[in-house]
This record gives sequence, C-alpha cells and structure tokens, in this order.
Amino acid sequence: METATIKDIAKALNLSTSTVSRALRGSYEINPETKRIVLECAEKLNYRPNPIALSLKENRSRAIGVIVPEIDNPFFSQAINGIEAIAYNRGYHVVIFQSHESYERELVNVQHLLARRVDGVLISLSGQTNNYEHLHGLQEKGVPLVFFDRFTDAITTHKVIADNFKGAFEGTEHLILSGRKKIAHLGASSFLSITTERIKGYKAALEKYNIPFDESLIRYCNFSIQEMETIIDDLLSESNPPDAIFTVSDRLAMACLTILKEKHIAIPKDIAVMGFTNLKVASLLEPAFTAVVQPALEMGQRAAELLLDLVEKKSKAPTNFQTIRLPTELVIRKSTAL
Amino acid sequence: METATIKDIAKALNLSTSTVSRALRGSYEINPETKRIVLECAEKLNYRPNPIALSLKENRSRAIGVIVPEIDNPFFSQAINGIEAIAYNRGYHVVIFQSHESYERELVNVQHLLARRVDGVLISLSGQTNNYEHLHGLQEKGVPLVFFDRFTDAITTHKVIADNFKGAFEGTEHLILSGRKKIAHLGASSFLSITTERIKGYKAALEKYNIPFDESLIRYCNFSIQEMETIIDDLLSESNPPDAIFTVSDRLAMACLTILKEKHIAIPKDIAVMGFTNLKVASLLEPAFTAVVQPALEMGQRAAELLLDLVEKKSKAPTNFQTIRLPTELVIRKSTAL
DNA sequence: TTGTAAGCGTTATCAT
DNA sequence: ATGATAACGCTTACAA
Repeated sequence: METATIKDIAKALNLSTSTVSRALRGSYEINPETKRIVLECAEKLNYRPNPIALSLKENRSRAIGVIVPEIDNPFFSQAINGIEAIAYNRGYHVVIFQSHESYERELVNVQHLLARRVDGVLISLSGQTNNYEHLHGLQEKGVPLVFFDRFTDAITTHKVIADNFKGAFEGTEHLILSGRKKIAHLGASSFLSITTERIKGYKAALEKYNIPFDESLIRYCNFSIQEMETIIDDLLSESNPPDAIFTVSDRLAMACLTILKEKHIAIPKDIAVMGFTNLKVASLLEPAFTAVVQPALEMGQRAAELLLDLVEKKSKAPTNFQTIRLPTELVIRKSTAL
Repeated sequence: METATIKDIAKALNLSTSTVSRALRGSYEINPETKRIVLECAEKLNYRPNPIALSLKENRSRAIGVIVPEIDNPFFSQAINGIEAIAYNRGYHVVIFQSHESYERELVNVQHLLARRVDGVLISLSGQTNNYEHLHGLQEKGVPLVFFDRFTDAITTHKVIADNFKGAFEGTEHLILSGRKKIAHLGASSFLSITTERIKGYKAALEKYNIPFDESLIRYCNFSIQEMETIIDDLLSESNPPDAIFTVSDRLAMACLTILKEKHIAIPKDIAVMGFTNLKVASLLEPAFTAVVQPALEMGQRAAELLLDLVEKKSKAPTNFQTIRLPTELVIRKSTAL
C-alpha cells in the first residue's frame, strides 16, 4: 500500500490539486462542503503530507541539527534529551552528529547539515576546534546557530553555558576550606571555553586564599580514556603528589576515580576528588566525590528554545544575542557506609 | 550567499541542466572537456547537490530512523553510538526519537518516521508496547525494520539482542554458587522480551540447583525511578527479605544500589546485587556489584549493518531473517579498598 | 469558490 | 554529445 498524495485525493474527488491543498490546510476561500469531503477522503486514504516536498518548496526542513563531541557521554545525552523535548513540542526533528572531538569531523558535520538544509544548528565545540570558518559559513548562509556548553567568542550568537567560573571557584574554594593544600586541575583541551573559564575560577580561588599558583598542577587531556589515564598516572607518580584533584568533566572524573581505586588510594583521606559532572553521574560516583553539577537537561532545553526562536523569527530586526549562564550546584554527599 | 544549484552552473556555462547533471555524475556520454569545465564551475560556485530534491525524486531520504525508550540511558546512548558509526560510514543520517516507554509516543514516532520517508527503522520497543500494528504498518509500506535489544516475535525481521537467557542463567548461578538462597528478580515491563527471557534464565538456574521458585520474588517496574524505589523498598521491608537481588537494567541496578546504601545495608554482606548493565556504568557502580555486561555498542553496529543491508538490497529474493544473540559477559569486580 | 500553471532541484526519457 | 521536457508532491499567484 503506497502513500496517498494530494493528487490521489484530487483524482478520487474530481477536484484540482490546488483545491484539495487549500481544503486540507483549511483555507477560507473554500466551500465548507468541499472541505468536508476532502478531509473525509484524506482520512479514508490515510493521507499524510510529504514533508520532503514541503522542504523542497519552502527551502527548509523542520529539522534542527545537533553537533556534539560524543553522544555516549552522560552530559551530552542528557542535553540531547532536553533538546529533543523542546524540538518535539515545536514540531521539529533532531538530526544528531558526533564530532568525536575532531575538527575535521566537525567540518564535515557542518557540511552535511548544510546539505540537509537544517533550519538551525546547535553545537558544542570539539576539543580540537580553534578555527571557526565553518561556523561563519553557516551564519552567512543564514542558518541560525546556538552554542551550548562549549562556545567561542569568535562567533556572535546565543550561548547557553554553565557558570564555569563560579562553579570552579566554589569547588576549588571548598577543597581549600576542607584543608587541601595542593590542588591539581585536570582540564580538557586548552582551546575550550569550559577549560579556560574553569581555570580562571580555580586561579581566583587560590588567589583569594593566598595559595601560590603552580603551573605544573594544571593538565590538559581531551581525548581518549587512555590518554586521560596516562596523564593522571603521571600526575600521581610525582615525588610530591597533589592532595586534591579537580576535574572538568564526567569522563575525567570517572577515569580519575578508577585509577585512584586501582592504586588503592583512599579517596577522602589521601586525595580529595571533585569536579564538573551531571547529577545522574554524580550519584553513581564514589560518595566522597564532590560534584559541581551542571544542568545538562536545562542547558539543552534553553539552547533549543533560543534556536527555534531564531528559526521562526520573522522580523529582520537585529537580534540581541544572549549569553545565558546557568548556575552549577556544589553537591557534597555524605560518605555513607558501604 | 545562496547555495548554487545545477541551474546556476548551467546558466553560467550556457549549457542545459541535463548536461550539467550528467557531467556532475560522470556519465560516459559526455565530452571530457565539458565535464572539466562543469566540475570546475561547480567547484567555483561551491555547488552541493540538494538531498531534499533527490529525496523527492527517489522517494527515499538516505536517513534511518531510530526509536529508543530514552536517549539519556547509557545502554541506549552507547547503542546509538554504534548505529551512528555504521550509518555515517555508509552515507546515511540518523534521526532519533524517544518513546519514553510510552506506546502512544512510539506510535507517533513511527508516523513521523513514515512521513519523513526514512529508508529504514531501528527500534527497541517501549515497555508499554504490546500491540504491533504500527510496526506491521511500516513493513507494509516497505520500510525495513530491525529490532535491537527489545523485540517481539510478532514481527518477522532481523533481531539483534543480548543472550538474555544465558546471561540471566549465569548471573543467577553465580549468586547461587556464592551461597545466596533467596534471590529476588527485578524485571522491567512484563511485555518486554528482555524481561521474559531473563526470567526464564533465572528460573532455569534455580531449577538446576533445586531451589524452589517463589513468584513473590519477581517484581516488575518499567517506569520512573520513583516507581522503582517504591517497589524495591517494598521488597526489602518484608519480614524475610532476599539475600540477593538480580536487576535487569542499568537504571534498576542504580536505583537498587542507591536505596541499599541509603538504608545502610552492606552490599556484599547482607545483600548481593547483580544485574544487566553496560561496561561503562558497571565500572562506576559499587565494586561488589556483579555485572552481566551487554555489548551495547556492538548491538547498535550489528543492527545498523543489517538494516542498511535491507535498505540497499536490490534483489527481491526472500530474506533470511536472522536473530543474532550477542553474548553477555559476567564481570565480577574485586571489592577494592575505598 | 475553484482551476491552471509555475516552481522548488534533480534526474530520466526521449529527442536532436 | 547535448538539449528539451516531464516528473517527484506540494503551494501559490493568477485566472476564471
């Protein structure tokens, strides 16, 4: 059974396709009776408008593209969840791409999205991206773009991000106040806003408590778990290892805890571990772990809302682009008996 | 700057669109010189074929649809990762929908996928689904369908699933051999294959060791974390609570561990906990937790491969539908010092 | 109130 | 070797 088209209805009813089209979309200028029989017939034939034909005509797809570093990362899958919820409610589909932290891949993703004529793009930058021509390209072609989580100031548009500075400041302060003297900071790629902003927060906290900043305590690792492990191992095997570790992502936190456990290092006692995660993950981790919880779901929702507003915007009035900083929450869980 | 079309190239070169089209796709019957200048011009204008126009013409979209209960679930996000990898390599896009464990939502998702003319569908059934007309509908319209993880025998097609019976058997056996006498089984919805198959494995293990089966030790919970907690609480507050709990999903395992910890119940000592999860989550959970690890990534990959084979199949020869059961792995982690 | 025709970008068929 | 035309499904001036 093939899908019925407007033509089929027109033929069945001896009407023109334009009449059917109008009746279907409830135009004024149509005889109520005609409208009735058209709708009835459409129902009978199980007519479904072909969105592809519409896309071709209107040069838009009612789909938005999302580019994330990895789907299989709790932060991003939760953000996508938020995006999907909003998009679904507003009648849009979501097409997902992964950059796998690769600039080249991100480039290709953008080209695919352009080819697909998505109506807008949500992106969280790859850790390798430090050139933004592809994003300018999107904007030049009039495709609205909104950043979430990882952005660049090189592009003017809405940004929905965590309050990285404040989160890192509060987290670091918490470590200091609980007596830690030597706090390592495990960042992602140095290109990323989440890294630079968090390092600033970290530094500011050290400064407030007159702790000298030690460059060697900052490490960058963006890619494989493998690489993270190497770096963490390296950090821990120094003659005078840190007594606290601040990590900037779920995966770093996990890698860190795993290694510490393997090395039989007591987490609250010998080394304090804290870092940016999302709530679900935080609840799974070592109870002594302190989480700077990011509102991943809300970030996705807000970003999607802003994007769809841009997409549906009719007026050509200049947009006031916003940078929304969602608050993080410091979660200190009791170390319950296991 | 607008996107260039074949027409633009034709106009610029004083050729017909058909010639340009043929040159672009490297037809024999074209003058090498013409071909050259066309390609050159296409390059200059940054021509990109419009996949929407192609879709309309060919009545296909080079996109596959995926329906999962929840994106934000480590098992599914990992499976999607596998799907995406294969689809990307073979030139397909992935459109993702969530059923949120709701039959109605799944129905709507299927309709959207039909409207979008996806070339094929991968689905893992919602916990509420016990009517399969919508899936028959897909098949009637010639849209290939492949199940992964959660399937029904009411539909004839490829199925890529975990070896649920064996996994549950081995897991339960492990609990029995480590001295547990009263093993509770926390299933998802009773409609789901993952539930029924795993219960069979559980029963078979009990039988092997002559442990009488006690219906009241089996509980079903498919939905909110809230509901899971109620059920687990209920189970634990019986006069003679179980000394082991077997859970059939990541989320159940998490809910279970959380509650036990809150109640200060010693996990290896008072109650053994084990269950189906994926490796990433398993490594984060309570070290005394025993995991029946499912190959989520591979499941996604295999399912996507089978689906794309169906999609691209030319011959009308009847297909031999396969049911691929991927082995699970019993992971017993040492309870390292924390 | 309804019909005719053009057009969205592309390719296939049938000329030339 | 190349061009003209129709067609994919739909909307929308413009005509009637």
